[in-house]
Amino acid sequence: MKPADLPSLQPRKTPHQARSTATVGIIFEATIQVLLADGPNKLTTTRVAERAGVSVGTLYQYFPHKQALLYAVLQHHLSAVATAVEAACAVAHGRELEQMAQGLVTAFVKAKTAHPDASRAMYKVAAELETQDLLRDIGQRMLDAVTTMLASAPDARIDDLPAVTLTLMSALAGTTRAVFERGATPRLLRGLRAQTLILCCAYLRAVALTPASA
Amino acid sequence: MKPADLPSLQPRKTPHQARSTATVGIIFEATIQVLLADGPNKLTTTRVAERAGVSVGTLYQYFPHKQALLYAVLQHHLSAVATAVEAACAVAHGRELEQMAQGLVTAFVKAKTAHPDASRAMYKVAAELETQDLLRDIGQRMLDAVTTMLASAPDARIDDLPAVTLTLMSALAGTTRAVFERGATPRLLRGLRAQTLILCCAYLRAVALTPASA
DNA sequence: ACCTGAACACCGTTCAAGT
DNA sequence: ACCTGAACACCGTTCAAGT
Repeated sequence: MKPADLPSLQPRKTPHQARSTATVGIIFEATIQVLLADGPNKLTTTRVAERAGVSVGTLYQYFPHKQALLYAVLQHHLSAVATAVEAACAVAHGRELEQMAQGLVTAFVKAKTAHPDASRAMYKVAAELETQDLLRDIGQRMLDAVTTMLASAPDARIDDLPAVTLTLMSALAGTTRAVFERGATPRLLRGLRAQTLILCCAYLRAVALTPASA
Repeated sequence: MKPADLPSLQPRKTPHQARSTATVGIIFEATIQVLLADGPNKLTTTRVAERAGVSVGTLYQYFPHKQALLYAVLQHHLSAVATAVEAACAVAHGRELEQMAQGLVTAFVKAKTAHPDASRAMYKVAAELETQDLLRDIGQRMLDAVTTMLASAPDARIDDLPAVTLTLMSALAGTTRAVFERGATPRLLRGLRAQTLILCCAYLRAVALTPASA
């Protein structure tokens, strides 16, 4: 009956000198390349180290285990998306519902499609058990931003805002994921933007109570 | 420059005698249990064989590699969901749009939540590279059923039906996934059914052109 | 400070030997 | 027909030794 071990997913040490800063960057880049070239099943710490041109030992100096490495890559990618969503929410703050949906969908799709190959690779990594907290945390950042934005709409009041926001964002994530899993062709991407915008607008209109003008 | 090897994901042999039929069932069950108890990272062919009470060799007699084992488990689960959706689509055939959305959402959510623990485990397995074809095939079964159903609605004509169906189903999948990734609490599940129904209805109404009554 | 790479424990998979 | 389990190649991770 041993206690559940929770090994840290944080990088083992923060690089302080120029040489080591470069090293983590190189390892990072090599990880993405191996992920794209060989797939997640064949991603090996040895292989990443090889591609990065360092020894395995060096890799383990910065990342305590393979999970931590993948975690770091995933974090970088997700954080970029969350930041984009936060920015879009700030821009659309106080505007009308329609414009919020437009800004949100555009920003989300754009951020996800900025590096399509890397994005696709991320979906493979994201299912690992240990990334659950990360997904929740970054998801929460986006939910908070969207909730704040929606609350500021002058043309609508929304009941049960948390449930609505969760539904909105997970529907958005679902449609985007589906397109990536189908290869993210230009045709699919055009459809994604268009259909998702209709979806989000229609949903927000359906849950919005027009404000009592008393 | 070796050619990409595409090892079959099919079971290695079909059991023909009573004993071996029982064996695959036991292995199957053991896989789910190990998945739930230890998580996908610690899922080991040795561990599965141990739990099933057979030797590793026996396991490899039925499944050519670990992937094939996970593939079979995933296939079983997804196929059940697809069958439920197909049935719901058949029932709602020719009815009004609103009732279609209702039947679809209810059937999908019910099928996914029938075995919540197993469902959650499936999300971990589903990201593996080799399951892409399976996901696409079973997804297509559902898309076909939904497309046929929507085409039969007397109260609406829908342009670009394939794009609409894909958006609808992937939004549905997205919201369901989000709830599972948050632990599928009763509260979340109630919200899922309610919000997703609103979402699907609103979307279908938005893309539906009322038929020319000429 | 940072890097190396041989060494160890463990996992996927096989196959000769059993019933 | 079906099952067993020791054996092999390979992967994650460590650590004593180097600069």
